[in-house]
Amino acid sequence: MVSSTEENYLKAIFKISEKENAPASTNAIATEMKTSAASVSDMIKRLAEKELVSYEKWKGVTLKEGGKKIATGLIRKHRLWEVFLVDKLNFSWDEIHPIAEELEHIKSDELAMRLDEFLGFPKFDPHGDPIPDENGNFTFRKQVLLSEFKGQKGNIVGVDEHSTQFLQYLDRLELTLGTPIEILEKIEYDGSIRIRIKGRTEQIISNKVAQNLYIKAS
Amino acid sequence: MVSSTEENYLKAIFKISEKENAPASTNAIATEMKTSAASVSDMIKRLAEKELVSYEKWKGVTLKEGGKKIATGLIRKHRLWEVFLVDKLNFSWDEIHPIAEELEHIKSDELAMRLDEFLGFPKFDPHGDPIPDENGNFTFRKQVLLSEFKGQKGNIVGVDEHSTQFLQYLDRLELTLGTPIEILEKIEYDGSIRIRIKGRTEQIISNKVAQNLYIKAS
DNA sequence: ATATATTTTTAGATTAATCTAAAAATACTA
DNA sequence: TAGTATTTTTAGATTAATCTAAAAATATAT
Ligand SMILES: [Mn+2]
Ligand SMILES: [Mn+2]
Ligand SMILES: [Mn+2]
Ligand SMILES: [Mn+2]
Repeated sequence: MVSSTEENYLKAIFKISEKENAPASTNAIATEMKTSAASVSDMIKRLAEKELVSYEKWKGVTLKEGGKKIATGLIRKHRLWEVFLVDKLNFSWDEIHPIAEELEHIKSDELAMRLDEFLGFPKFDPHGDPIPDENGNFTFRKQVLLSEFKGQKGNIVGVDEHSTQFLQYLDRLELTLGTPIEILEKIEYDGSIRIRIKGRTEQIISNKVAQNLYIKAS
Repeated sequence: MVSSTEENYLKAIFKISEKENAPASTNAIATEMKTSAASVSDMIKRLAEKELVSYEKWKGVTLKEGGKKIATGLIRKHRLWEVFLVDKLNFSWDEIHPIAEELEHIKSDELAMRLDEFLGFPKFDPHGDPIPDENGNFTFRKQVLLSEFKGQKGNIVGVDEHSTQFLQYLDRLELTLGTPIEILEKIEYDGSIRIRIKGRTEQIISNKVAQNLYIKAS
């Protein structure tokens, strides 16, 4: 039996070691889980007992097969539920995360499968994040941050930050998923970028925004 | 903050005091929750502290306003999710209960509202149980157990037992919700009943089955 | 009404998950 | 390389939810 808390730790470890490409440190996990390093140390031991992670004192944590399965399963369910909330219940992309955070822990595998089918086997969630298949394999896509984009034209395909504030600001700028944009000018002074949105509106985008928007060349 | 465990106790208390039309006894709650009377005694005190129930030692428990709100909210969410699972994900009525048992604890009120709308504001769940509105009001319906039915013709509108075994047996007999039946003979010997199903098949139904099937005269 | 049975509560432990404070190990820096 | 800073672990407590065993209250039955 794996508790919801344990599941959340496994997901955090997955997220950190994907990003760092290295074992997850106690402190990184503590930050991600918004808890104390002491609690993390405790929990890691429990997960190691259950053979879900590899762990040597002072050397960080890596997911084992079983732990990875659980982590990617959670991500899969989280993202499928997010698609459900947006596509079927008309929630907006800035409201869904906390609800999906709860829904991802519903146990039934059958449920995930049928939900996937009901939604038409989506490959990406409402934030543009890939939805892993039942084996934990993610679809990759050629995408770069707007701040690093070298081309002329592209479409918004994802966001790197998921905060309500950021997503609502994007809504206001009409920079939602799929939106076609054209680079007009990269401003040296502060790294902001002048773009044309949907072939119409011209807009200056701050560097901070550009660093959180994924573009795919078109 | 009310935990899922506390929510389940409140639901159990609601169920028992509805059926008995009296305060719920410690033992009845323990049976319903599949736990010890000692644990129930503990929990009741905690719920009383939180003003969710009225409780005097040795005298049983009654829900207060707040506790009732939570209990009916849970029942509402449970039954809405059951409708979702059957109508949208094509689960059968004998598989959905344990999944709904988890889904009912997802917090968002907005979610329940939008789910209700998405499902077309259903008034009954896949077992024929009424779905309360946001204020906890149930729709009542003239229905009797088949074993007590005096009329000639009627339709199956609900079940009193929800076990997988019973529901699958009903599927086999084609006695699903909405099915029209006609009483042909009440057998004195063992209380079983000979009926015609959908104007076609003739079948003998045991007294035990008849005691768990709700009929509405047609 | 008194003895017996049943129900309910209390006492005392246990387990998961958390915390703060302090100790131990490792990393960084002059 | 020594000294300081940072990270990680351990120690010791706390809280929710559970358990078994035993005590206390209530109900039932002769
Ligand atoms: Mn999310
Ligand atoms: Mn997402
Ligand atoms: Mn149910
Ligand atoms: Mn039901």
